[in-house]
Amino acid sequence: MHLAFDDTVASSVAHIGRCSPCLLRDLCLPQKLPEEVARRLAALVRVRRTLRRSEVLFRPGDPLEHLYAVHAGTFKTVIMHPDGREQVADYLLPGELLGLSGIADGRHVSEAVALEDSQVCAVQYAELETVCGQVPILRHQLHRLIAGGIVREQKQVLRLGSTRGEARLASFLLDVSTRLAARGFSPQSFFLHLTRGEIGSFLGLKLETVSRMLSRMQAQNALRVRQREITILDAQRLRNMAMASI
Amino acid sequence: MHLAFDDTVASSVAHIGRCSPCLLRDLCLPQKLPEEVARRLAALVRVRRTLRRSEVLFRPGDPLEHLYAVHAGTFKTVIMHPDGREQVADYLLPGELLGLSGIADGRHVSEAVALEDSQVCAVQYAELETVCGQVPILRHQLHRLIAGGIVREQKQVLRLGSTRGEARLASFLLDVSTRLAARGFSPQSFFLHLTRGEIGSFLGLKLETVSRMLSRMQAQNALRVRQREITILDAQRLRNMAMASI
DNA sequence: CGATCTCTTGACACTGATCAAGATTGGTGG
DNA sequence: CCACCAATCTTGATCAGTGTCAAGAGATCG
Repeated sequence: MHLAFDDTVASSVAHIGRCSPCLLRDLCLPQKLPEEVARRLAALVRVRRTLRRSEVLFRPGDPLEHLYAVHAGTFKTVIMHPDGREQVADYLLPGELLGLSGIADGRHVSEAVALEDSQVCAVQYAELETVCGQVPILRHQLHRLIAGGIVREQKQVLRLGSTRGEARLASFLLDVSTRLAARGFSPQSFFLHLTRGEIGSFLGLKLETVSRMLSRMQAQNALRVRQREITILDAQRLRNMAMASI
Repeated sequence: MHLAFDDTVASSVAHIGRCSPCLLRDLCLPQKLPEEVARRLAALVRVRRTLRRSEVLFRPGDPLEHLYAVHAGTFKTVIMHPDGREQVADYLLPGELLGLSGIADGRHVSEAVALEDSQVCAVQYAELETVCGQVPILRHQLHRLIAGGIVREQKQVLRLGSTRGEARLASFLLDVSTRLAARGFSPQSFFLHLTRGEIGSFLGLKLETVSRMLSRMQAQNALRVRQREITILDAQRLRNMAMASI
């Protein structure tokens, strides 16, 4: 079963600007590598795939064939509890990686869904592992990338460990803002392509609570909320909310 | 700065029984490997270190020199919020791994503390990375180990995503029970070497709430609680509690 | 055998879930 | 282009679950 990929393979030069904030850049971008390795690497990456809103990139149980970097758009990942309930486990922005957890046993464990029309860069994992065997620097980078996934999850564990719901929501908004800034987008004003229910699932809250909290933050002039567009008006106030341990 | 390690290096044969449920076993135990690789590998692992209760194995900021497997005893890891609050991030049983998240940028991000007198097996990470470059199977195993850390954290994210505190606690108790069983210990009766406050920190609850919930579960004959010794009397009932989304 | 840390339990306050009713938005077909 | 339908969001009233504060009972360790 082969998925449809865009047949255009981006040229090395054309996308450096856009790729430079990407977490795959240390694997993708030209480095001083042996000629042959560089060619194999180039063949591995830069394969694009386009997805429509709500289209699924991979599902639990799918064999791990590729790792993905979000090139444009946004994704959520969803994990299922043993009893069947679903939970939003992550919210991915351009430049961030999808599929790392599937390395653990060769099969994806979550479902990845595009939240808007999006593009991903795909890397064949088995091949990547082989090439990395030959190039110590790449090997090291790959380990860093995978371990970065642990750190990312740990941040969410930390966030969810706050007993106060408002702290979790404020922390999440600030996190998205920071990550957008790191990718060259505006940290002030952005779209959260998640429904209130999905935000709640991600943060251990009910959708009504998320809605109320956003309304309240707006009433306090910490945010401006228009549908799914968030404008951060008072980041310091949000930081205080994120800290409040009561 | 060199830490004190036990000078005894376990013989290959003596510990296979004890090592076989360990997550490092695929790196440690004899496989059909080239003679020289096997020797280098043997030199890497099986270095033991003994820690007293409340002794610190590594702290945030420490350079990553070793990965560790808990050989005996238990550990907690603690992460600090940006504002200085501390949170218990993990609870480690024999056979489980410590330090993986430090691979991401070469420095540990959490603090690892022995909760009782304990022993760890240490593996020099830089050397391990080198050896793995030469042996595809080991390389693959290492990737699986690191990615396993993502899956482990994801489970905790899932647990913390339950809005109901009782569900989080029940799920945690069942998880510890299952992991103990996988390591050859009794899943029925075990010591939780965490204070009520640490359990609460780990699960996003206050210590009084943890105490009350344990008392209530005992009153319902789902558990027997004696100080820190937990006996699971009705696992099915706990599973129901873990599911109840309310 | 104090001194200290940890745990349990009670009373009360407050956060967030639940249930319910509308309002708003977005998409689709006439 | 408009009308309608479905999905999403907002807001209110109420209640259950947890946090907070406080007091005292156990445990543990020099």
